[in-house]
Amino acid sequence: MTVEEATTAPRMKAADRRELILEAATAVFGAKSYVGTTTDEVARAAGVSQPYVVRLFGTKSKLYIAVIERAYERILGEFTRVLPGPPEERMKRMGAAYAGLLVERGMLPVIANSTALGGDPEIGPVARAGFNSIWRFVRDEAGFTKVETRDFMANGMLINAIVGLRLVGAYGTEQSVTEVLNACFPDAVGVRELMPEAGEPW
Amino acid sequence: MTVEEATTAPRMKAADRRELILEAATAVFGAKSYVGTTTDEVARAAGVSQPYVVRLFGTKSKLYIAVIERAYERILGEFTRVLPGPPEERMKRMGAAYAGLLVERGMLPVIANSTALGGDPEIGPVARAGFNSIWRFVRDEAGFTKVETRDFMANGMLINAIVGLRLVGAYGTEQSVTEVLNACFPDAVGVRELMPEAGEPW
DNA sequence: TTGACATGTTATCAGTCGATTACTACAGTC
DNA sequence: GACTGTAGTAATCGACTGATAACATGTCAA
Repeated sequence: MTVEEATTAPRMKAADRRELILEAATAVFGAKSYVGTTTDEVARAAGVSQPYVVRLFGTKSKLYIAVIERAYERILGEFTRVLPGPPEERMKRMGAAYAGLLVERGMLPVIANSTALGGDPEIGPVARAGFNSIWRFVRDEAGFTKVETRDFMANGMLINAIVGLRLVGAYGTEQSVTEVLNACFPDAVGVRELMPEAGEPW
Repeated sequence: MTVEEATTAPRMKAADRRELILEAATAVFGAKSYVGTTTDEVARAAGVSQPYVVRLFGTKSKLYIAVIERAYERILGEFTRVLPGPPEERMKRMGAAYAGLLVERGMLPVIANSTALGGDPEIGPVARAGFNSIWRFVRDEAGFTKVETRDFMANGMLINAIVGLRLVGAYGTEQSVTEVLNACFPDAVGVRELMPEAGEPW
């Protein structure tokens, strides 16, 4: 288990426990995808029993939906935070804000994985809604042009792929990875250290 | 089952059966992701028994690896095919070639899903190798600049996300989907009809 | 034609996972 | 200081899944 493991579960308000579980679930779902993650792994990562996770969220899919919604809200929050300031650097700030979410374990991988679940009758609508909320924000709130919006979103998807592929953990050890990274993060220096390792986190 | 189902399995050369299973597996894996797909579903889609699928490929992960490798080879093949011609339209041709692979069921979804499996010790290296092979081709064979290469790959990832989210099947039924599509496929008309439906394919 | 290998199936198992049930213990309050 | 609702666990179950074993049938060279 790569995700940190809580030791015990002393009494706590249900709302706080919910948030704690959501954070743990984000890390685990992000590392192992939706189907690949068991409710028991989430429970152990959060330091509670497996049945309690199920009882708090109803079903595994409802838990995952809560995780997705929280992740998209988090991204929108970051974008909103860096919105003020010189418009000509706005895209750069927002891109940095997105890449900065790499420090929050599972956040970007969860987003990335959610874009593959459109076919699920329960999760699909939520994933689409999240993606659309980002698109709309970039378009309307940030005021990007059509092409800028598309390119911004496209680069976000590329970052997702790089994270998901663990291209950074393999930095220097596999061919042409260097090129990929230099092309995508020409000036963002500290980003590489924030990425998950290639070996274990599965 | 959304994927077409063969009726029986008359005698066939193992190599041909392998290819037939790979094609069926691409469709199923593409629709339901790696972990979400059972070897039995692949078997039924290919019209053979589940144990035979396992025996032909050894394990489920080896089958999936074969599917990924085949998919990346297919993409490289298409890119190679459209390479000759006026260089100034090269990127457009390659983009169209990529989008054209939408007709081959599961091909693009499999690629998209593979970019989330970098953490798997078996599949990760194969997924990275495939991604790198595309990157290298675009960079070296097609002769794109660094920025062009990144943008081309990024747009590919965006297409993957759009397909994975079933944004096209939801065309007109959910908010802002129209914007997304118009921004991404300004002139590619027939593409929308080629995309999987939003409802069932899960 | 016969034997030997290749193609394929049926039956089955051991492990896993989400969910349910029944139970325990703590905290506030009247 | 009992009463009541909330927080949490242990035990367990039915369904599923990848893999194995044993068996059946077709094909082809000598």
